[in-house]
Amino acid sequence: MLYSEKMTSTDKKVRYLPKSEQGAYTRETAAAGVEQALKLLEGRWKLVILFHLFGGHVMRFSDLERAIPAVSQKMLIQQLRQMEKDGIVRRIVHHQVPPKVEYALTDWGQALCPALDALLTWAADRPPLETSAATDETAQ
Amino acid sequence: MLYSEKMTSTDKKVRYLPKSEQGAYTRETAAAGVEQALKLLEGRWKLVILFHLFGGHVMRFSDLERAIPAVSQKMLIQQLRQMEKDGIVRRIVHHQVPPKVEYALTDWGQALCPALDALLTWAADRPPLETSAATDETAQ
DNA sequence: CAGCATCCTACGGGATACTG
DNA sequence: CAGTATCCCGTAGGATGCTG
Repeated sequence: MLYSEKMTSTDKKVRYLPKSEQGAYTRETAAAGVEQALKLLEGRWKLVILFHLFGGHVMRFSDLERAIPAVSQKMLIQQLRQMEKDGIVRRIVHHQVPPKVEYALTDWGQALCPALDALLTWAADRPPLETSAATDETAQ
Repeated sequence: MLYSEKMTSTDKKVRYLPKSEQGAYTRETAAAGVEQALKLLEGRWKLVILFHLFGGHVMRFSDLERAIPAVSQKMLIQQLRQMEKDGIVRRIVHHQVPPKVEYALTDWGQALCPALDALLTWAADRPPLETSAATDETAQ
């Protein structure tokens, strides 16, 4: 379980732990934590970029542009920079006369892979979703 | 690895599999799959609701309203209904003279817990993020 | 109690043009 | 090559009021 399940109707915040004291979350802190994590991934192109960088691939700006034709320069740079300041992506500048900038994942960014895999697996396990039958307890 | 890593510069879509044929993803389908999954979780209140329902808790509308004071009725109902049609939440209507509607997670919804846990763990492992030093390969 | 309807605003993100 | 700068628009989501 993610958070302490020991709660009765006297449901105050049982043991709020400041942060990074992993092992104990309340509903609120757990939700907030996941929200924080998701915010880092929100953005139309973040995931696409991420999946192009997974596996230690190092790509320069123009490589990414070519790999993701639908993205605009503005968006590409914007999302890359955000992920950089979030510590997910590493930006490597080579000072040359035709500029050369490469992007790669940080170790932490690379560590996202299994987490995303869990989501992917969850999504794949989706049942056919029945066409609005039952779920009506009238007969009880 | 999430997707087949066997790609050379001849990087066409190596084996695009229609769906739910888990075990083989390209960068594109993997990214799209995760995007799909994340779309189900996007929404200012989805996670908060989710974490209140985790653990098999069954709550009626007014319970959720009280548990999440900051949410408006409109938003609460909207996100609940979306999660319902997405197959994450189960809506249980009791036909009574003061109406009574309860919400609970589906099995699939409950199965989200470990995936979100993975994200939470990842987020908790975030390194201090150094104040913009290095990462400049000028000296090479 | 458990909603639906309407109005309104902030902002993510697309298109386009320019630059060190 | 690797960006920055403007303009513009769709939509998520807040506030408020009404109803079976």
